[in-house]
Amino acid sequence: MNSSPRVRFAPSPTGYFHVGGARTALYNWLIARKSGGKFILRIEDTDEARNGEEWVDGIISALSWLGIDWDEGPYRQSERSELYSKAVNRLIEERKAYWCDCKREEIDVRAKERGGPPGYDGHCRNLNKPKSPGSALRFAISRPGSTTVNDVVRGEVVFDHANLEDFIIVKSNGSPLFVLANVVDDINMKITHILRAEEHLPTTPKAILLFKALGVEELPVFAHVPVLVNAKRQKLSKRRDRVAVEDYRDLGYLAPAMVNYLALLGWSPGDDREFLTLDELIELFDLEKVNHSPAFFDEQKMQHFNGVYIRNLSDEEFVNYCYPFLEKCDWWTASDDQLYVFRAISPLVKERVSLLGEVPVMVEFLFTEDLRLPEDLVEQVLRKDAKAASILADIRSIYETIAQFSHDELNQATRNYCESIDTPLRKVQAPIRVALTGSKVGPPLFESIELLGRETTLNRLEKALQLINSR
RNA sequence: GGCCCCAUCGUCUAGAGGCCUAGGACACUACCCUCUCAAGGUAGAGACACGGGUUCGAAUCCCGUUGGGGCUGCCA
Repeated sequence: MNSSPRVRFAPSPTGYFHVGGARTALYNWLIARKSGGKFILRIEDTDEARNGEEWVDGIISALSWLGIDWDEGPYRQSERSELYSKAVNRLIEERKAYWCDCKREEIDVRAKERGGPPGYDGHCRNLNKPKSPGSALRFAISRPGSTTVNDVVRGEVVFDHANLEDFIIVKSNGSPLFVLANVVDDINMKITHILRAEEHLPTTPKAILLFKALGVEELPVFAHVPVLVNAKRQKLSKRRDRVAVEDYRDLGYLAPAMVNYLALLGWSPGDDREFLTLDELIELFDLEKVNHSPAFFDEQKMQHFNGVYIRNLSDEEFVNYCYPFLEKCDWWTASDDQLYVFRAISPLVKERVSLLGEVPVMVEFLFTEDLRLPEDLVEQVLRKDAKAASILADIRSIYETIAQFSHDELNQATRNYCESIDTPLRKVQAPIRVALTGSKVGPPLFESIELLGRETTLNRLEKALQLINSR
């Protein structure tokens, strides 16, 4: 490997930034950081019709959120057209490219007539046609011949030129096609390692031919990493799969958890370790150890990773990460009182969520004025259980008179009560929990009751009793 | 169709000819712990796609088959 590699991530702003792109960016970034090289961000926006400025913002904010920073850029191909025309002029002068005004239909008809593979037949190659309004520039591929791609992860891949058509490098509207812009920029930016998704492998011989035609003697190192696939094992696409990085952020994933998980799709440190810090990733990542086969993007496993990362947060960090999610709730006022209560319950919540987005629903009962009990739970836990009414009534009078409204005392008093009626606590807690929190699951009960306070607790018990009797 | 890539539990993977009775993780099942739910602990089920070679010996090397994927655009 070159002593100071220059790598680039070159997304096109044509849709949400998805996790596959994030992983490619990450791998590039890891190589740069590992070797003291440079990571360059380049926006490939040569196709005006499909670009959107909002997608550029999305790419930038997603990369920033993930902690993938760049040393140069973002460059934009749309601002570098002089570079491309210079290269184009050179290719034309050296007769390595020619103008072609064949229409797609004509090409298809000719292909059909001659049988065999579809594609352009080189019709205009020796016709010396001048540039005209409808013409596009094609690259003249040497024939016969073959081009070998020397790929770090794939090995040597040979492409026979017989299977390569004279491809277009400049559209009839004058803008360059991505292969051309790509190669010109890679030369100009002195890119040493081209690491991209496997889907680009078939166009690599074209790129190599262009590198050579433009006078490059030492080609960059190529590495094509396997694509990420959906459950049907198709390449992840922003159109059919909902996999935008920002969606995961909004769901409550922690960036380091996502980065950690992404790094492991297609690569492993070679042992059983799975939880790796960024520094460890930088140290251990090795292109030679990248897998060859596509990896399924498994949200379930990523969520598990996220849970582990959340539990590893300090209580204070956890609270801070939760605020944006609380602020989306209409019951959240961020009053001193609410802040106090949330801080108090948060360590118990931290152990119970795997997404930050799960936090509000778990604590809502502590903050809403009038708690609504779901009808099915009222039926199932309160009415169907013959003992529920008496338990709630008894507990209400116990809690009314308890000296210290602390979780220890509540716990003790409740346990004493359980003993007196010869019923296990696990049975007794169910109706209390539903009456007080509106849910069968949640943070530990007595801590919750303490934070609810005596008044609210007694009121809710009373309300639940009325509900039972009101049938 | 043509070209190219790929192939270990359902999933992500370890595996560089003997360390493999194929290891770990997610998910799943059971049990333990337990005030619910999580977390944690223990156990369990679960894979080398198939067929030929090469070799004393193959998950590992070669060939073929099958299967999957990608590309085949005046998209990137």
